[in-house]
Amino acid sequence: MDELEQLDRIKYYRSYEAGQTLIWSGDPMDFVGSVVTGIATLTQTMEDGRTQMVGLLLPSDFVGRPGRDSSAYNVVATTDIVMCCFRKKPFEEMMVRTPHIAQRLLEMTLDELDAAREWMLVLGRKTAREKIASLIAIIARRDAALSMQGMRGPLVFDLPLTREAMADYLGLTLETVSRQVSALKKDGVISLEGKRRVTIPDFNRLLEEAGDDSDGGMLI
Amino acid sequence: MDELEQLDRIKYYRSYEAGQTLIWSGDPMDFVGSVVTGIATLTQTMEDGRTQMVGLLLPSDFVGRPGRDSSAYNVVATTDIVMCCFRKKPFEEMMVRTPHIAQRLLEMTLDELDAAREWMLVLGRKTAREKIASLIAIIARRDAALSMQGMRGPLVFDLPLTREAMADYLGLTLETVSRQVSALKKDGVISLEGKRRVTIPDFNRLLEEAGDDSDGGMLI
DNA sequence: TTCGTATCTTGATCTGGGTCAAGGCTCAGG
DNA sequence: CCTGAGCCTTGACCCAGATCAAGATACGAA
Repeated sequence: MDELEQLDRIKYYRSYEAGQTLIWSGDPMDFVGSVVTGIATLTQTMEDGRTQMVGLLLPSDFVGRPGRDSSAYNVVATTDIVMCCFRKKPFEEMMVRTPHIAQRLLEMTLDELDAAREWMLVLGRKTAREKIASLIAIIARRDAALSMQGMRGPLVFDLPLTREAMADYLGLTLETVSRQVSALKKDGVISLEGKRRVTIPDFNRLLEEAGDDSDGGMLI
Repeated sequence: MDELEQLDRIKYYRSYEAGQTLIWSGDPMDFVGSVVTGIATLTQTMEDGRTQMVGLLLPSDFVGRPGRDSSAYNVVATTDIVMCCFRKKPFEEMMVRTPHIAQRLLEMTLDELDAAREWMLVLGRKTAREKIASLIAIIARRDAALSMQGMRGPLVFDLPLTREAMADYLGLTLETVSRQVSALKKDGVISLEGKRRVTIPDFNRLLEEAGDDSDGGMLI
């Protein structure tokens, strides 16, 4: 396809190490891009240091905003990460010429908006235990989608986030995260191998703990 | 412009009374549209009745999602409201033919996503007092933009939300909302005439109370 | 006018999660 | 082997905001 060729011509790759900040809030940003491998987070910070994660970037997720030239958030690599980037100017020009791209971006942005709104319910109304269960369910679902294993049988995967990052995602402290993870483990909702590797024996049980009606989630 | 003419041809108006639910979560939705006058809210509800507002629709805001045929949220009229609607099918066909529309929608969706992320910080990390101040600041700013009065001098406007709706927006109880509104009034950050009409003598003071750095907000 | 309903305020008390503090585990580097 | 730095867990205590309860205010209908 012609437009793919054109995109190919202006793309380039960048890699970053775990812990590195790719972009600071307010910084000028002359590229857009998408995650190839690894995980990054979008965070907002108040002057006194309180921080809230507002997005979790997994492979294939898009970063950047056409038509704005500074980032509104910090973008931080959680693991080593490879990004596929396009300089913003040529990308925007292409967007004008090839409507497909804008339509695809619209799709993706609407999905992100849905996810953000789902997250608002978690942040505003769920208990600490429900928040943890919700986060684990989301990661499990995305992981299952990526690794092509279905949702049957026990799910096994690694938590890509530290307790602190989970706390920032959920509007909790890291101590509360730790306590609630322990509690879910004690109650047999999850089991742990080391601190990061999680097994979910019964996904519906987890969804109940998350306060979700146990079928709303199957739309992957 | 030709495309505007075409849009004109497929549009129609609907009005609803305050309190009416326009759309139930999960309902089929065969139109998209935008608010002409009045105010509506998007809400999510858990089985046990906990509810979280995830969007506030003011005049000019868009409702509905091209490429999906059921709503993910309840849409409820807060005041009497008039909507301008397009049947989804012809609207989607037009979107394919006229790239402008997708680009414009992308713009708007990105703005909503930014607002949602801003709100995640409020929900996850702010205190009750900061939440109230944030909400009042947002409403004040949108109102000032609509009514064309600048941000100089005292701002006066009506709160379009009940205490309960404010609580649902902020992840609080209505009692806490009431107490914090009273506290902000006692401290001179706002003053009230009746229960709804608000005067803000010093907008920067309000932003301080909201925990925002006092200039980040001026980008209207 | 009285009544009823919806909305809001305020007080008293309780509690989930925050805060502070003290270790424990793991692994890289010396 | 030991040491130190990150990360995680657990305990003790505290407090912001939830919950429970009792009116107050406003207003339209009878």
